[in-house]
Amino acid sequence: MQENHSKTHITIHDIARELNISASTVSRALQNNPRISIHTRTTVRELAQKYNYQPNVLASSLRKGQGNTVGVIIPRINRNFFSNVIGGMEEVLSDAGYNLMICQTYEKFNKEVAAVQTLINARVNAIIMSLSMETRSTEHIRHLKNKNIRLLFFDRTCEQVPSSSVTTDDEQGAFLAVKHLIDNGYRKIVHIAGADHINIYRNRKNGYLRAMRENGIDVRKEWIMHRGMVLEGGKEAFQTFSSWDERPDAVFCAGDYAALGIISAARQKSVRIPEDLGVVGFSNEPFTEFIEPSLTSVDQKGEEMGRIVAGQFLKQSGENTPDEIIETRILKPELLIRASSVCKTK
Amino acid sequence: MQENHSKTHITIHDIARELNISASTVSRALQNNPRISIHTRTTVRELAQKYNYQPNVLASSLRKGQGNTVGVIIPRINRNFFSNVIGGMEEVLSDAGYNLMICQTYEKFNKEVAAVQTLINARVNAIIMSLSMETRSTEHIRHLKNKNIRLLFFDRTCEQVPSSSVTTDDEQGAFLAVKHLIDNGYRKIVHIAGADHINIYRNRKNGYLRAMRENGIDVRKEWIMHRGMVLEGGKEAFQTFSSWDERPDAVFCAGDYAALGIISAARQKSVRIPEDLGVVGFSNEPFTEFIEPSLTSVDQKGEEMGRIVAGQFLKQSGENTPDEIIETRILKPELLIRASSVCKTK
DNA sequence: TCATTTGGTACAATCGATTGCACAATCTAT
DNA sequence: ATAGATTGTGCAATCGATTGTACCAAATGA
Repeated sequence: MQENHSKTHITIHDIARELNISASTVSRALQNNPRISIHTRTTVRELAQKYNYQPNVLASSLRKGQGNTVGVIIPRINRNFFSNVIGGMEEVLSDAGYNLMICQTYEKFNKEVAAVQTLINARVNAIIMSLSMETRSTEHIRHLKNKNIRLLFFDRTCEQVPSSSVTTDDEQGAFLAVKHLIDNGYRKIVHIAGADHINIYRNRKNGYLRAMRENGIDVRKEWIMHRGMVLEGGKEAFQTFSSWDERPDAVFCAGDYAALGIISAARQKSVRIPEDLGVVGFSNEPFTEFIEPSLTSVDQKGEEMGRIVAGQFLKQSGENTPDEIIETRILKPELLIRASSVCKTK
Repeated sequence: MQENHSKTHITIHDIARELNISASTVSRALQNNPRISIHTRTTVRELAQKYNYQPNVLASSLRKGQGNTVGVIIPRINRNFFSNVIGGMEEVLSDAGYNLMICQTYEKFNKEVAAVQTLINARVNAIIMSLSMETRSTEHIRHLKNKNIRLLFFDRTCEQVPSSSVTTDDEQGAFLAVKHLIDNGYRKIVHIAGADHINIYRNRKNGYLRAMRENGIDVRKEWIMHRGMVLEGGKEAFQTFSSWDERPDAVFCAGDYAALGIISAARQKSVRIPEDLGVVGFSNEPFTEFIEPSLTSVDQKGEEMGRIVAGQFLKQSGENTPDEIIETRILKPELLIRASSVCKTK
């Protein structure tokens, strides 16, 4: 009998052969199955240790019909908010023995469909996702439950498919932001809004509207400016409202990059911030506290969101009840007041 | 015969049964094997399409002994540089049909060991990693090759284990940065340096020294200030050199956050940048272009690094040669000149 | 016409771990 | 002493896809 030292991986059969027992006994011994004698169990474990045996998760997952992998689908990983969320999820899930498989959609619907498919093929236990901007149909995620794959959302959720989710109270965040502007004496407040079919942007707009309504300020139609949440979106909006007869005195942006565009365009035109124009953003991107003037923004607590949604999944998979528990968490956002919105002379 | 619509996944056996052929024929038909008649091939494909058949990658990987997953080990995902690298890798690898499995070490050695083990168990095709700060031993990655798992490094590499890698030429980046300061009339240039046992910081210091030497500037001992690469490190350094009899006229920081600290402290003391003090950072963090004044910095091209290291892996796995090709790429960093270091009156 | 090639398909083993069931050996109770 | 329970282990099927080989049938060649 010749030992094969070139073997790439040790299997339970190798251990079984060496101990003259069957592979099934080895398998049970490693699982600490009480039906195996203590003596056999320890012998097996010792040998496994000695050879640094590592179970083949592919085989085990195939047999059990379930792996130990959670799929994550996000628009882009190199965006501060999303990488924070992933950091939070990883923290919780890796302790629980799960691996993360990450797919990016780049905000494209077809990439999202492909990602879902990929994760189904990989037989993940769950998919945790934040919808792409383009996503309107939900056909691609409808049938996950039949396939025994849990589905959870964070941030950009989907009302049509009932699932656990964690979101920020965007409406409240926007409300706080706008109320803060009003409290600081601003009245003619424009809103740079995101696409209406995305819940977060819709909610932010609603928060804006409520704050204005509750303070008796009429919102003119043109004050709601739908733009891309990018630098150019802000710049373009600034150009537009600069030409109005009655110019706004503040801007609430549904995203920090748009706010940055406003600030940048305002500087070029020598419009002072916050004296001539108050600005508030949303998301608390890392740059917001460092730019000049520092930008007031709404923090979304990405890491916490990741930890919570991961916890929701663990709770579900812990239960043996086939009918899953749906838990919807809405996190309270925090308004971080900085220089761009506080004007002593107002 | 009753159809089972509650089946979670369609298999080749389901298709075989329905067409009264064997599973192996289905398998070959789906692989477009020429030994299967055209007619059978199309029939199978059509049915597969109809049922939206998706192969079980677990089963296929198990059989083939190799999956389609690449493991990535990084210190932290929510750091701009690393998430950029991952973005770049994902871009290349997902097109090539690979999934990414990401593990974080949080700069801890034992977390790194565990991550390697996890990825071995998952039978990844390769591990692409950037070492944790704590890592000094290489026992945990030595035996990957025996296990038929490729190993590649980026940024923080490991000389002891020969493997393909991509790094930035930190020495050169620092040299360019300091040369740029000198060219702009600065002479008394202080260097805020990082920990000496980390190669990237050591290299940056060497670049600084070479630029100074080549331009005939004597570097005083106290000009090299070892500080943490954080905001406070910069602030503290500023306080320190402010009290010197002969104050420096510029600072080259091995990290952007330290540079930010310098700028922030300088503003408080009404020291003008770049007139009174030139500042250059390193890493091109997202905030650098938005702060006031915008910060000159050295870009490390994270995305490109990710794309290249992913490409190196693809090249290796494309070859059938068992002895792998080792390719070491050193990327030329790019100095992004902004307001903090260019002074017209100098 | 018989032998041989070629085309098309099926069988069965395999990857590694898991698990229902069978079975032998030992022990307990009557 | 025999029926029944208990303990410890092995056999073999299973998860789903892949692949070497065997096989039958039709086609070709001599």
